[in-house]
Amino acid sequence: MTMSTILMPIIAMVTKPAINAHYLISQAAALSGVTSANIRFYEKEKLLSPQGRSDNSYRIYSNSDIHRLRFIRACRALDMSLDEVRTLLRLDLYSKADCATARGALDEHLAHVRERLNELKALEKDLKALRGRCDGMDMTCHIIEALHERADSLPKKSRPGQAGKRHV
Amino acid sequence: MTMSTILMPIIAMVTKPAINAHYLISQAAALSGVTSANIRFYEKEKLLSPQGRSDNSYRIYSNSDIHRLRFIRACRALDMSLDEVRTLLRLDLYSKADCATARGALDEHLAHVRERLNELKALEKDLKALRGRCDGMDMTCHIIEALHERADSLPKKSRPGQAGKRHV
DNA sequence: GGAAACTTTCAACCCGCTCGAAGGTCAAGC
DNA sequence: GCTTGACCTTCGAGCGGGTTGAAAGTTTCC
Repeated sequence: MTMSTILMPIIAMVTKPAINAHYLISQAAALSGVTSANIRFYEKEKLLSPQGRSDNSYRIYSNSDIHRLRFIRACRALDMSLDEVRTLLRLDLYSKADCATARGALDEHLAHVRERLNELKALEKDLKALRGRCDGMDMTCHIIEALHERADSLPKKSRPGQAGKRHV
Repeated sequence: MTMSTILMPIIAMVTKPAINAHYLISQAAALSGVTSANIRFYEKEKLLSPQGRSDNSYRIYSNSDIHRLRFIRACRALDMSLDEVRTLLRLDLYSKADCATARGALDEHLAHVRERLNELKALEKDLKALRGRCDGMDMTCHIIEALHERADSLPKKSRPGQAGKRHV
């Protein structure tokens, strides 16, 4: 089973079945939903195999490049890192080993998401409680007050390197 | 001024708040739970008013500087941005207007957190479903398969500037 | 006088883009 | 032939919130 037999139905869906179509970067951008600047960035990050260039050194994209870009976008929409995407892009649909890799990657990613989800849930509860303390009717602002109190009773240290971990 | 006279107030601080204590940056770090490098970073970001310097141009921190650092840490632990923290640091506990500002800032932040929380919940559901599709027993990997299918049926465009919004 | 343990400054790196500047290329209209 | 405008190219900087490292100065102890 070759790559082209795998990809054919997919390509067929993306565009009219124009085989060997080639697009300029802005057309690739329109077809994939990834901006031109971002496509260049992905190329630099080696998520795309180096495409051809036309005589005037313009980048040229094929239908399978478009599919690849859309694949990346689908993974990014699932909040995966570019490294995770790089891994997934290398996987063969018919390999048992690659399937295990895919399951492993997904499990790990899901664990990250759940961890962050739990943090955010705790955060929401905390913020909600803090907000509920103050209605602006008293002499002092109970929010500002609570933050100062909190500063005084902070535990020795949060785990290293994660003051607030604003990033997932 | 010897090292031992510098170290003394640390012990005093633990038990009772010494007046006019002054600390070197590593001591301030130990007392606040913010690393030395990070304290310098906050200074550059103007979250700390410029402290004094000793003869050898070492930075010197007071007890109120320590409190300020801990205040910042408390806010960061609530996932607030440095801009939000900058705002909160300026607020007067006894001002009605400042209290309104604090409530507004908290409401806005809480809204951000909830928005991200909802995104992550949807994400978790999606990932869970994707993961559940494949147990590695079939000819093809249903995860890889599904990602390719997903690439083909992706909507025209996600809202601009947020491919995956890994950041809160 | 030498090592250890501080301090200083500045610079680069992380991630995933996004934007802008400066210049090349190409088709259409005058 | 010349201009206009819409593309394309490369390169470099900026975002947030730090972390890490190099190179050099200070202080203390042995």
